[in-house]
Amino acid sequence: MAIERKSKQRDAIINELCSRYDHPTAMELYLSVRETIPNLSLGTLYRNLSQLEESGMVLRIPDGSNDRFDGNTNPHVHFKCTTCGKVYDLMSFKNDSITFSDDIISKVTNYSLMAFGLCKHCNKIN
Amino acid sequence: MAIERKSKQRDAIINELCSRYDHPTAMELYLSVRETIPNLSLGTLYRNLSQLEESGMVLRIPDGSNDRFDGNTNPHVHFKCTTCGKVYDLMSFKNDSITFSDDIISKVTNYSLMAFGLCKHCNKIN
DNA sequence: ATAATAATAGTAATCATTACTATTAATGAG
DNA sequence: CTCATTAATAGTAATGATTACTATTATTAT
Repeated sequence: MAIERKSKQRDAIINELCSRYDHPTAMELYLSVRETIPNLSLGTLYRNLSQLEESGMVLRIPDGSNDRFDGNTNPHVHFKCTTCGKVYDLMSFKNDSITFSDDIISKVTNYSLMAFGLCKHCNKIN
Repeated sequence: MAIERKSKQRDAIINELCSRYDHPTAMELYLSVRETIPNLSLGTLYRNLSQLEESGMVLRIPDGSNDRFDGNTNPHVHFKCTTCGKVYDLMSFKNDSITFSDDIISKVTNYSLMAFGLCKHCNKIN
């Protein structure tokens, strides 16, 4: 169902998500928002994340069965360190405009580009 | 653990995966391979898929909690129709060489580029 | 105010994936 | 060719993220 009424729970969720840049998982976000709304329900969080994604206010970053969420909906690229698991924004990605063309495509609404590898921090450790 | 011995189960899995181009999920692959090895265990399938991915013989296509697998390990791009759920290969993607550069990156080992939208088949239906 | 119903909290159910364990089978040494 | 070692498997149980369900609460239009 689409968003029809406002709620303080949703406000707190979008607020928290837009004030951080670490692409939290649903559970990480849940624990944060619980600090302002202690009895926030996990179901409420998931429902709102899906609705916010559908209405284009939030970006879902596919990540196995542990999707991450991003309040920055401008198209940008992510980099995941396969050692520490952190997901970074790639601001300096070279191909700014990605265009798709294929016989099978009728319309492209979105895309997800994720690079995998080793971050400099983990490289120093190992 | 890395692959050390051969097994007919693994042979059947890689064989089936390389002979089809529809990016099956683990369950779809399981049902297919069961036709040749009726008592194949689901755990065996998952373990082998992970090992084959690790050794670079199989590509994992992130797709929520329902990852898909691809026997074609050449870097290529996927298109998922959000209506029917099918995942297609995009052979005619324009940016053949994607390069990443960022201060945080030590090494990029792989990337996943998935476009989302509506396929022509679903466009005709709706 | 109040009626309608969207949104929520709390809990139960679902489902893909992983963990565990006894058994089987691949491989190398004698 | 035996046999010892142990990787790999089958079958089952456990895990963990997500979704479904239901009674209650709260938003919004009249």
